[in-house]
Amino acid sequence: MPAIFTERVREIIRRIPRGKVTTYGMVAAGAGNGAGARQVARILHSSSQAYALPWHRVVNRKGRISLPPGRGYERQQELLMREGVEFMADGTIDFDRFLWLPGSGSPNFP
DNA sequence: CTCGTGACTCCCG
DNA sequence: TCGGGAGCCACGA
Repeated sequence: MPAIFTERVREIIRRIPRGKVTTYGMVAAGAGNGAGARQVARILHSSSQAYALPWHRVVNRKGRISLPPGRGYERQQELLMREGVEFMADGTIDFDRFLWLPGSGSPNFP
């Protein structure tokens, strides 16, 4: 049995709509720990497989993929692009269009 | 109980 | 823009 924080994190990750992304910090804040961004990352790579979480919809606060090339970066980018997320030339995601905040049941779309 | 580990974030310089 | 340093905290051994 995981802790409450872990379950909250999983719950939030599961709520991320298709074609949207959020940040580790936002997930952590939504789970009750504004400073628990690192735990989110840990929980993710620790139980994304077991719980089939959309881990690829979580990026760092700059809108960039944190995974280093060859360690999942390309796989995550592929999955996101497949959902319609657009990357800019430098590999960042436009938060004005693709950021989703935990708690907002309806994502705002153009 | 302590310790090591992170797919992070903030603060300078 | 980029990098180093410090802070952060859940979880497993």
